[in-house]
Amino acid sequence: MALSHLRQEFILHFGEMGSRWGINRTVGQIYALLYLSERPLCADDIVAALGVSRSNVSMGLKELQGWNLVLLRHIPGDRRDHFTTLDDLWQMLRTLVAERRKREIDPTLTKLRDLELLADTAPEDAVARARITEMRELIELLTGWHDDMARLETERLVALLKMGARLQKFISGPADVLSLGRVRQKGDTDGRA
Amino acid sequence: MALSHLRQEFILHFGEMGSRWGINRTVGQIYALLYLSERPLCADDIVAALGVSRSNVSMGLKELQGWNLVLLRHIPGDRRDHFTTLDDLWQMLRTLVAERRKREIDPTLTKLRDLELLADTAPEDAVARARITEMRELIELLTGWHDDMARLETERLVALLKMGARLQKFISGPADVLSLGRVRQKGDTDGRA
DNA sequence: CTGTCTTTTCAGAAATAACTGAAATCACGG
DNA sequence: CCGTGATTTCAGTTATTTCTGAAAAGACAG
Repeated sequence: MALSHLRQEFILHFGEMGSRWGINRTVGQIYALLYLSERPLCADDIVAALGVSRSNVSMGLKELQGWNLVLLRHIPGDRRDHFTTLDDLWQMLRTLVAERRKREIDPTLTKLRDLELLADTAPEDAVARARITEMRELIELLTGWHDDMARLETERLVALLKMGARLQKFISGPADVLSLGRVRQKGDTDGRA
Repeated sequence: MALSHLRQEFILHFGEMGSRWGINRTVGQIYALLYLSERPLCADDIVAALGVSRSNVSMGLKELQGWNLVLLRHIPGDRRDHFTTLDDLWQMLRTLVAERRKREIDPTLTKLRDLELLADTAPEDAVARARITEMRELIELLTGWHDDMARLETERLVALLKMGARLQKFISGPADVLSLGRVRQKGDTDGRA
């Protein structure tokens, strides 16, 4: 199967970036191929397009399904499994963030909490322990924020993101409308955009 | 150098997570060690604490400096280089996000833009091209938002994050104060302010 | 059940990344 | 300069990950 220049380039790029994104080349390429494809593809289509082994495609698809980034589709009258990416890019982003959080952040949060509960902390570890607490609190703030954002409808989320820094006006304006735990300190200026 | 149980566990965890975070075990461990340390450490301190080779430590430190996550410090009267992590965790987070963006996102944004400019796109690629545009627009929205956030003082940023989803009240109340509403769809042009 | 088509598993090969020790380079006091 | 100690480089080794082909397992029509 001959890929157009456009598709070829896109797919190769995803393959190369794969290692930086924590997935392997084939997985990146499979995702890219499916993303650009107008119809669901079966494993053999992917083999033909990418020139990798059938078993490699099988494993790659399994991994992508594990990430919930690729869906299994059945085509009537065809026994083979077919695959597509999520059609909604925002949904894809949500999934990606949720999965990365699950793999890259949550285990550390758990570990930090465990370490804080450790009974046998020596006095020499007081500072270390405080730093662990500090890190846990930072991560909790971020994951809590993410939980909030994940709950929003896409439309609202987009609006918030587009607002960007302008939102800060609502938390530090003359009326300080919500009076929520803001900590003003020395050197704090009204850094309006 | 004997590490306390607390430090040992923390360091080993960072080593194990390293691969998920796109850094190798030693780099993760060096960062963890420095993060918990109350004073700057020299390379030999790190060798003693982690039990890896001197050259490995040298390469790890170089990488961490490349990420701007570790600083070189000079101790008066000591010829050896000493190292610390950034003392401000928020600064660390900013650096981390900025560096990951530079490595994991910006190259793709550039590539997507290039592909959109490609002159020889065949009609059969119309849909593929539209999907590329869609992805570019999503990434631009996110990086634009990040640019905004990165500009804020930490205090304001924290306040915004703590607000979380409650902020949406400002953009979708009865009056729809800012009239930013519609969801993005295929074929949509960017339209960021 | 049997035969055919499809997918998965898995042991070993190939490719990549991480790590080491030795040698080279660098920095600086004398 | 020279000598000493610190750091970096790098070729070779080890460890890890990715990929493949062959075999096993699964699914379904007849």
